[in-house]
Amino acid sequence: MPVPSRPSAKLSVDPTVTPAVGRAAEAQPADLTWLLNRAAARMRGELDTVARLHGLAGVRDWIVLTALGVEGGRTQLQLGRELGVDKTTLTSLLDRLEDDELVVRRLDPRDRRARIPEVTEAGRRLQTRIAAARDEAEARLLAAFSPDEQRLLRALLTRLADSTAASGPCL
Amino acid sequence: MPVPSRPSAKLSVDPTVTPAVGRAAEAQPADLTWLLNRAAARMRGELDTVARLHGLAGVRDWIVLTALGVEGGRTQLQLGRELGVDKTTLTSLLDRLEDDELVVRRLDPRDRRARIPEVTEAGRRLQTRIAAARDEAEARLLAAFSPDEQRLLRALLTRLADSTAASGPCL
DNA sequence: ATAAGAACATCCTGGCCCGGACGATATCCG
DNA sequence: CGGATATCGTCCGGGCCAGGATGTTCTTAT
Repeated sequence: MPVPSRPSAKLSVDPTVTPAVGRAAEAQPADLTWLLNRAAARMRGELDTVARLHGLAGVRDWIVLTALGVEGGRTQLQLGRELGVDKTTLTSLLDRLEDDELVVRRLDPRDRRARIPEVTEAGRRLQTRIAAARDEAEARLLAAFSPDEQRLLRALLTRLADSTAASGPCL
Repeated sequence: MPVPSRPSAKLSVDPTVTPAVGRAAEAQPADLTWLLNRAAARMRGELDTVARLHGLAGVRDWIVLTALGVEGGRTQLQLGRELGVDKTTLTSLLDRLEDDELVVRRLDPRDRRARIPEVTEAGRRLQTRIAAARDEAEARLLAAFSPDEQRLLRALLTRLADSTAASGPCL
Protein backbone atom coordinates (compact mmCIF):
# COMPACT_ATOMS: atom_id res chain seq x y z
CA MET A 1 0.00 0.00 0.00
CA PRO A 2 1.35 3.17 0.88
CA VAL A 3 4.84 3.78 0.87
CA PRO A 4 6.75 5.94 3.10
CA SER A 5 7.59 8.39 0.54
CA ARG A 6 10.72 8.55 -1.26
CA PRO A 7 11.89 11.35 -3.38
CA SER A 8 11.77 10.59 -6.91
CA ALA A 9 15.13 11.93 -6.89
CA LYS A 10 16.20 15.30 -7.70
CA LEU A 11 17.17 17.44 -4.94
CA SER A 12 17.46 14.86 -2.29
CA VAL A 13 21.11 14.48 -1.64
CA ASP A 14 20.55 12.02 1.06
CA PRO A 15 21.13 8.47 -0.09
CA THR A 16 19.14 7.14 2.77
CA VAL A 17 16.06 8.11 1.03
CA THR A 18 13.67 10.69 2.07
CA PRO A 19 12.65 10.93 5.62
CA ALA A 20 9.24 11.60 6.78
CA VAL A 21 7.15 8.59 7.03
CA GLY A 22 3.88 9.96 8.05
CA ARG A 23 4.00 13.17 9.80
CA ALA A 24 5.49 16.43 8.95
CA ALA A 25 4.34 16.14 5.47
CA GLU A 26 7.09 18.15 4.16
CA ALA A 27 7.13 19.80 0.85
CA GLN A 28 9.11 17.45 -1.25
CA PRO A 29 7.38 15.63 -4.04
CA ALA A 30 6.11 12.86 -1.86
CA ASP A 31 5.72 9.61 -3.67
CA LEU A 32 2.48 9.56 -5.56
CA THR A 33 1.64 5.97 -4.78
CA TRP A 34 1.84 6.71 -1.12
CA LEU A 35 -0.20 9.88 -1.35
CA LEU A 36 -2.93 8.17 -3.29
CA ASN A 37 -3.11 5.24 -0.96
CA ARG A 38 -3.18 7.43 2.04
CA ALA A 39 -5.98 9.61 0.82
CA ALA A 40 -7.88 6.62 -0.51
CA ALA A 41 -7.54 4.68 2.72
CA ARG A 42 -8.85 7.62 4.64
CA MET A 43 -11.94 7.98 2.51
CA ARG A 44 -12.55 4.28 2.37
CA GLY A 45 -12.37 4.18 6.13
CA GLU A 46 -14.89 6.96 6.33
CA LEU A 47 -17.26 5.13 4.03
CA ASP A 48 -16.76 1.92 5.94
CA THR A 49 -17.71 3.64 9.15
CA VAL A 50 -20.80 5.03 7.55
CA ALA A 51 -21.78 1.61 6.23
CA ARG A 52 -21.35 0.05 9.65
CA LEU A 53 -23.38 2.76 11.29
CA HIS A 54 -26.18 1.88 8.96
CA GLY A 55 -26.08 -1.76 9.91
CA LEU A 56 -23.94 -3.25 7.18
CA ALA A 57 -20.87 -5.32 7.87
CA GLY A 58 -18.57 -3.11 5.82
CA VAL A 59 -18.01 -1.21 2.64
CA ARG A 60 -18.20 -4.23 0.47
CA ASP A 61 -21.81 -4.81 1.30
CA TRP A 62 -22.60 -1.34 0.18
CA ILE A 63 -20.65 -1.76 -3.01
CA VAL A 64 -22.56 -4.88 -3.86
CA LEU A 65 -25.81 -3.12 -3.15
CA THR A 66 -24.80 -0.24 -5.36
CA ALA A 67 -23.67 -2.43 -8.19
CA LEU A 68 -26.93 -4.31 -8.13
CA GLY A 69 -28.87 -1.09 -8.04
CA VAL A 70 -27.06 0.30 -11.03
CA GLU A 71 -27.61 -2.72 -13.17
CA GLY A 72 -29.27 -5.97 -12.33
CA GLY A 73 -29.65 -9.20 -14.20
CA ARG A 74 -26.14 -10.43 -13.68
CA THR A 75 -25.22 -13.78 -12.24
CA GLN A 76 -23.05 -14.05 -9.17
CA LEU A 77 -20.01 -14.94 -11.18
CA GLN A 78 -20.40 -11.99 -13.53
CA LEU A 79 -20.94 -9.69 -10.61
CA GLY A 80 -17.90 -11.07 -8.83
CA ARG A 81 -15.70 -10.50 -11.82
CA GLU A 82 -17.02 -7.01 -12.26
CA LEU A 83 -16.37 -6.13 -8.66
CA GLY A 84 -13.15 -8.01 -8.35
CA VAL A 85 -14.25 -10.23 -5.51
CA ASP A 86 -13.85 -13.93 -5.45
CA LYS A 87 -17.00 -15.86 -6.21
CA THR A 88 -16.83 -17.62 -2.87
CA THR A 89 -16.51 -14.35 -1.04
CA LEU A 90 -19.48 -13.02 -2.93
CA THR A 91 -21.43 -16.05 -1.83
CA SER A 92 -20.94 -15.26 1.82
CA LEU A 93 -21.57 -11.57 1.23
CA LEU A 94 -24.86 -12.33 -0.43
CA ASP A 95 -25.75 -14.79 2.30
CA ARG A 96 -25.56 -12.02 4.83
CA LEU A 97 -27.36 -9.48 2.69
CA GLU A 98 -30.09 -11.97 1.97
CA ASP A 99 -30.50 -12.70 5.65
CA ASP A 100 -31.05 -9.01 6.16
CA GLU A 101 -33.63 -8.91 3.39
CA LEU A 102 -31.60 -6.47 1.39
CA VAL A 103 -31.24 -8.69 -1.63
CA VAL A 104 -32.87 -11.82 -2.97
CA ARG A 105 -31.40 -14.55 -5.10
CA ARG A 106 -33.67 -15.24 -8.02
CA LEU A 107 -33.25 -18.19 -10.26
CA ASP A 108 -32.11 -17.39 -13.73
CA PRO A 109 -35.00 -18.49 -15.94
CA ARG A 110 -32.58 -19.27 -18.71
CA ASP A 111 -30.00 -21.17 -16.70
CA ARG A 112 -31.08 -23.06 -13.67
CA ARG A 113 -27.53 -23.28 -12.38
CA ALA A 114 -27.29 -19.55 -12.00
CA ARG A 115 -28.71 -17.24 -9.36
CA ILE A 116 -29.43 -13.64 -10.14
CA PRO A 117 -29.16 -11.42 -7.09
CA GLU A 118 -31.53 -8.50 -6.95
CA VAL A 119 -31.85 -5.60 -4.56
CA THR A 120 -34.99 -5.40 -2.57
CA GLU A 121 -36.79 -2.18 -1.91
CA ALA A 122 -35.28 -2.05 1.55
CA GLY A 123 -31.85 -2.59 0.10
CA ARG A 124 -32.35 0.24 -2.32
CA ARG A 125 -33.42 2.59 0.39
CA LEU A 126 -30.45 1.70 2.53
CA GLN A 127 -28.07 2.14 -0.37
CA THR A 128 -29.45 5.58 -1.02
CA ARG A 129 -29.14 6.62 2.58
CA ILE A 130 -25.54 5.54 2.75
CA ALA A 131 -24.72 7.23 -0.53
CA ALA A 132 -26.09 10.46 0.87
CA ALA A 133 -24.01 10.09 4.01
CA ARG A 134 -20.96 9.43 1.89
CA ASP A 135 -21.54 12.55 -0.16
CA GLU A 136 -21.72 14.46 3.05
CA ALA A 137 -18.49 12.95 4.33
CA GLU A 138 -16.75 13.69 1.08
CA ALA A 139 -17.89 17.26 1.14
CA ARG A 140 -16.53 17.56 4.64
CA LEU A 141 -13.13 16.31 3.59
CA LEU A 142 -13.13 18.57 0.58
CA ALA A 143 -14.10 21.64 2.49
CA ALA A 144 -10.66 23.13 2.09
CA PHE A 145 -10.86 22.97 -1.67
CA SER A 146 -12.46 25.53 -3.88
CA PRO A 147 -15.05 24.34 -6.37
CA ASP A 148 -12.55 24.78 -9.16
CA GLU A 149 -9.99 22.71 -7.34
CA GLN A 150 -12.51 20.01 -6.66
CA ARG A 151 -13.39 19.80 -10.31
CA LEU A 152 -9.75 19.73 -11.24
CA LEU A 153 -8.99 16.98 -8.79
CA ARG A 154 -11.84 14.92 -10.05
CA ALA A 155 -10.78 15.42 -13.62
CA LEU A 156 -7.19 14.41 -12.98
CA LEU A 157 -8.17 11.38 -10.99
CA THR A 158 -10.63 10.32 -13.60
CA ARG A 159 -7.95 10.43 -16.24
CA LEU A 160 -5.59 8.51 -14.02
CA ALA A 161 -8.14 5.86 -13.11
CA ASP A 162 -9.24 5.48 -16.70
CA SER A 163 -5.78 5.25 -18.10
CA THR A 164 -4.69 2.67 -15.61
CA ALA A 165 -7.47 0.15 -15.61
CA ALA A 166 -10.14 0.42 -18.20
CA SER A 167 -12.54 -1.71 -16.26
CA GLY A 168 -10.59 -3.66 -13.72
CA PRO A 169 -11.89 -4.79 -10.42
CA CYS A 170 -12.71 -2.20 -7.89
CA LEU A 171 -12.11 -4.09 -4.72
CA MET B 1 -13.59 -0.17 -1.70
CA PRO B 2 -14.61 1.97 -4.32
CA VAL B 3 -17.89 2.09 -5.48
CA PRO B 4 -19.07 0.98 -8.76
CA SER B 5 -20.41 4.30 -9.51
CA ARG B 6 -21.58 4.51 -12.94
CA PRO B 7 -19.73 4.68 -16.09
CA SER B 8 -19.78 7.86 -17.93
CA ALA B 9 -23.33 7.92 -17.18
CA LYS B 10 -25.29 9.75 -19.62
CA LEU B 11 -28.84 9.05 -19.35
CA SER B 12 -28.74 6.62 -16.52
CA VAL B 13 -30.00 7.87 -13.28
CA ASP B 14 -27.31 7.36 -10.77
CA PRO B 15 -28.50 5.85 -7.52
CA THR B 16 -25.27 6.65 -5.82
CA VAL B 17 -25.98 10.26 -5.86
CA THR B 18 -28.94 11.91 -4.45
CA PRO B 19 -31.92 10.31 -5.98
CA ALA B 20 -33.68 13.56 -6.33
CA VAL B 21 -36.34 13.48 -8.87
CA GLY B 22 -35.70 14.24 -12.43
CA ARG B 23 -32.72 16.48 -12.50
CA ALA B 24 -30.58 15.94 -15.42
CA ALA B 25 -28.72 19.02 -14.68
CA GLU B 26 -25.21 18.82 -13.60
CA ALA B 27 -22.97 16.14 -14.87
CA GLN B 28 -22.74 14.58 -11.53
CA PRO B 29 -19.26 14.30 -10.18
CA ALA B 30 -18.05 10.79 -10.17
CA ASP B 31 -17.71 9.70 -6.61
CA LEU B 32 -14.34 10.81 -5.35
CA THR B 33 -13.92 7.94 -2.93
CA TRP B 34 -14.23 5.50 -5.75
CA LEU B 35 -11.86 7.35 -8.02
CA LEU B 36 -9.23 7.58 -5.37
CA ASN B 37 -9.47 3.98 -4.38
CA ARG B 38 -9.36 2.84 -7.92
CA ALA B 39 -6.27 4.78 -8.79
CA ALA B 40 -4.63 3.87 -5.51
CA ALA B 41 -5.37 0.18 -5.90
CA ARG B 42 -3.84 0.24 -9.31
CA MET B 43 -0.61 1.82 -8.16
CA ARG B 44 -0.40 -0.30 -5.07
CA GLY B 45 -0.79 -3.36 -7.24
CA GLU B 46 1.99 -2.16 -9.45
CA LEU B 47 4.27 -1.66 -6.50
CA ASP B 48 3.32 -5.01 -5.09
CA THR B 49 4.25 -6.68 -8.34
CA VAL B 50 7.58 -4.93 -8.35
CA ALA B 51 8.27 -6.02 -4.78
CA ARG B 52 7.46 -9.63 -5.59
CA LEU B 53 9.65 -9.57 -8.65
CA HIS B 54 12.49 -8.55 -6.42
CA GLY B 55 11.95 -11.46 -4.09
CA LEU B 56 9.85 -9.89 -1.38
CA ALA B 57 6.55 -11.30 -0.25
CA GLY B 58 4.62 -8.11 -0.87
CA VAL B 59 4.51 -4.38 -0.55
CA ARG B 60 4.50 -4.45 3.20
CA ASP B 61 7.97 -5.89 3.33
CA TRP B 62 9.22 -3.02 1.25
CA ILE B 63 7.45 -0.49 3.40
CA VAL B 64 9.08 -1.87 6.50
CA LEU B 65 12.45 -1.80 4.81
CA THR B 66 11.90 1.78 3.78
CA ALA B 67 10.74 2.89 7.17
CA LEU B 68 13.78 1.34 8.80
CA GLY B 69 16.06 2.93 6.26
CA VAL B 70 14.59 6.33 6.90
CA GLU B 71 14.99 6.18 10.60
CA GLY B 72 16.26 3.39 12.76
CA GLY B 73 16.41 2.92 16.48
CA ARG B 74 12.77 2.20 17.00
CA THR B 75 11.40 -0.82 18.77
CA GLN B 76 9.01 -3.15 17.04
CA LEU B 77 6.07 -1.72 18.86
CA GLN B 78 6.92 1.84 17.93
CA LEU B 79 7.48 0.82 14.37
CA GLY B 80 4.22 -1.05 14.27
CA ARG B 81 2.30 1.93 15.54
CA GLU B 82 3.97 4.23 13.07
CA LEU B 83 3.18 1.97 10.17
CA GLY B 84 -0.24 0.96 11.33
CA VAL B 85 0.41 -2.76 11.46
CA ASP B 86 -0.35 -4.92 14.40
CA LYS B 87 2.65 -5.87 16.48
CA THR B 88 2.03 -9.55 15.86
CA THR B 89 1.92 -9.02 12.14
CA LEU B 90 5.14 -7.10 12.33
CA THR B 91 6.70 -10.01 14.16
CA SER B 92 6.02 -12.38 11.29
CA LEU B 93 7.06 -9.79 8.74
CA LEU B 94 10.38 -9.34 10.47
CA ASP B 95 10.81 -13.08 10.81
CA ARG B 96 10.73 -13.41 7.07
CA LEU B 97 12.92 -10.41 6.43
CA GLU B 98 15.43 -11.64 8.94
CA ASP B 99 15.51 -15.06 7.32
CA ASP B 100 16.40 -13.33 4.09
CA GLU B 101 19.14 -11.38 5.80
CA LEU B 102 17.51 -8.09 4.98
CA VAL B 103 17.15 -6.97 8.57
CA VAL B 104 18.54 -7.95 11.92
CA ARG B 105 16.97 -7.70 15.33
CA ARG B 106 19.35 -6.06 17.74
CA LEU B 107 18.76 -5.95 21.44
CA ASP B 108 17.96 -2.57 22.84
CA PRO B 109 20.87 -1.77 25.13
CA ARG B 110 18.59 0.26 27.34
CA ASP B 111 15.69 -2.14 27.54
CA ARG B 112 16.34 -5.81 27.25
CA ARG B 113 12.73 -6.54 26.53
CA ALA B 114 12.84 -4.63 23.29
CA ARG B 115 14.30 -5.56 19.93
CA ILE B 116 15.46 -2.91 17.55
CA PRO B 117 15.22 -3.99 13.96
CA GLU B 118 17.86 -2.65 11.61
CA VAL B 119 18.27 -2.87 7.88
CA THR B 120 21.27 -4.70 6.64
CA GLU B 121 23.35 -3.50 3.76
CA ALA B 122 21.63 -6.03 1.51
CA GLY B 123 18.27 -4.78 2.67
CA ARG B 124 19.22 -1.24 1.90
CA ARG B 125 20.34 -2.13 -1.58
CA LEU B 126 17.15 -4.01 -2.25
CA GLN B 127 15.05 -1.14 -0.98
CA THR B 128 16.80 1.24 -3.29
CA ARG B 129 16.36 -1.00 -6.29
CA ILE B 130 12.66 -1.38 -5.67
CA ALA B 131 12.21 2.32 -5.10
CA ALA B 132 13.80 2.97 -8.46
CA ALA B 133 11.52 0.46 -10.14
CA ARG B 134 8.56 2.09 -8.49
CA ASP B 135 9.56 5.50 -9.75
CA GLU B 136 9.74 4.04 -13.18
CA ALA B 137 6.31 2.47 -12.88
CA GLU B 138 4.86 5.72 -11.62
CA ALA B 139 6.36 7.61 -14.50
CA ARG B 140 4.84 5.13 -16.88
CA LEU B 141 1.39 5.61 -15.42
CA LEU B 142 1.79 9.35 -15.47
CA ALA B 143 2.97 9.48 -19.03
CA ALA B 144 -0.27 11.03 -20.18
CA PHE B 145 0.12 13.95 -17.83
CA SER B 146 2.13 17.04 -18.46
CA PRO B 147 4.72 18.05 -15.89
CA ASP B 148 2.46 20.83 -14.75
CA GLU B 149 -0.40 18.47 -14.31
CA GLN B 150 1.74 16.06 -12.37
CA ARG B 151 2.80 18.77 -10.01
CA LEU B 152 -0.75 19.91 -9.62
CA LEU B 153 -1.96 16.41 -8.90
CA ARG B 154 0.72 15.93 -6.30
CA ALA B 155 -0.10 19.22 -4.68
CA LEU B 156 -3.80 18.51 -4.47
CA LEU B 157 -3.29 15.03 -3.12
CA THR B 158 -0.82 16.25 -0.59
CA ARG B 159 -3.33 18.73 0.70
CA LEU B 160 -6.00 16.08 0.81
CA ALA B 161 -3.82 13.52 2.55
CA ASP B 162 -2.62 16.05 5.06
CA SER B 163 -6.01 17.41 5.85
CA THR B 164 -7.48 13.99 6.36
CA ALA B 165 -5.04 12.19 8.57
CA ALA B 166 -2.23 14.10 10.10
CA SER B 167 -0.27 11.08 11.12
CA GLY B 168 -2.38 8.05 10.80
CA PRO B 169 -1.12 4.65 9.87
CA CYS B 170 -0.06 4.07 6.34
CA LEU B 171 -1.03 0.49 5.93
C1' DA C 1 15.92 -4.09 48.64
C1' DT C 2 11.77 -6.01 47.32
C1' DA C 3 7.29 -6.56 45.59
C1' DA C 4 3.55 -4.95 42.55
C1' DG C 5 2.40 -3.32 38.20
C1' DA C 6 3.43 -2.01 33.38
C1' DA C 7 5.62 -2.92 28.94
C1' DC C 8 7.74 -5.66 25.03
C1' DA C 9 7.88 -9.50 22.05
C1' DT C 10 6.16 -14.07 20.98
C1' DC C 11 2.81 -17.81 20.71
C1' DC C 12 -1.80 -19.37 20.15
C1' DT C 13 -6.65 -19.00 18.70
C1' DG C 14 -10.38 -17.30 15.83
C1' DG C 15 -12.08 -14.95 11.67
C1' DC C 16 -11.75 -13.67 6.81
C1' DC C 17 -10.48 -14.50 2.16
C1' DC C 18 -8.82 -17.09 -1.74
C1' DG C 19 -7.98 -21.58 -4.51
C1' DG C 20 -9.60 -26.24 -5.37
C1' DA C 21 -13.01 -29.93 -5.24
C1' DC C 22 -17.98 -31.22 -5.65
C1' DG C 23 -22.98 -31.57 -7.14
C1' DA C 24 -26.10 -29.74 -10.44
C1' DT C 25 -27.10 -28.13 -14.89
C1' DA C 26 -26.24 -26.59 -19.62
C1' DT C 27 -24.03 -26.97 -24.10
C1' DC C 28 -21.69 -29.28 -27.73
C1' DC C 29 -21.08 -33.00 -30.95
C1' DG C 30 -21.45 -37.44 -32.84
C1' DC D 1 -30.76 -38.99 -28.54
C1' DG D 2 -26.87 -39.57 -25.46
C1' DG D 3 -22.49 -38.93 -23.62
C1' DA D 4 -18.50 -35.78 -22.88
C1' DT D 5 -17.15 -31.37 -21.53
C1' DA D 6 -17.80 -26.77 -19.64
C1' DT D 7 -20.10 -23.70 -16.35
C1' DC D 8 -22.48 -21.99 -11.91
C1' DG D 9 -22.82 -21.91 -7.14
C1' DT D 10 -21.50 -23.96 -2.71
C1' DC D 11 -18.49 -26.31 0.51
C1' DC D 12 -13.83 -27.45 2.38
C1' DG D 13 -8.81 -26.63 3.43
C1' DG D 14 -4.73 -23.46 3.79
C1' DG D 15 -2.80 -18.90 4.46
C1' DC D 16 -2.88 -14.33 6.39
C1' DC D 17 -4.04 -11.04 9.92
C1' DA D 18 -5.87 -9.16 14.41
C1' DG D 19 -6.80 -9.93 19.44
C1' DG D 20 -5.81 -12.37 23.89
C1' DA D 21 -2.78 -14.94 26.82
C1' DT D 22 2.17 -15.88 28.35
C1' DG D 23 7.10 -15.26 29.76
C1' DT D 24 10.51 -11.98 30.48
C1' DT D 25 12.17 -7.54 31.84
C1' DC D 26 11.76 -2.74 33.39
C1' DT D 27 9.78 0.75 36.62
C1' DT D 28 7.80 2.53 40.64
C1' DA D 29 6.58 2.64 45.49
C1' DT D 30 7.17 1.22 50.08
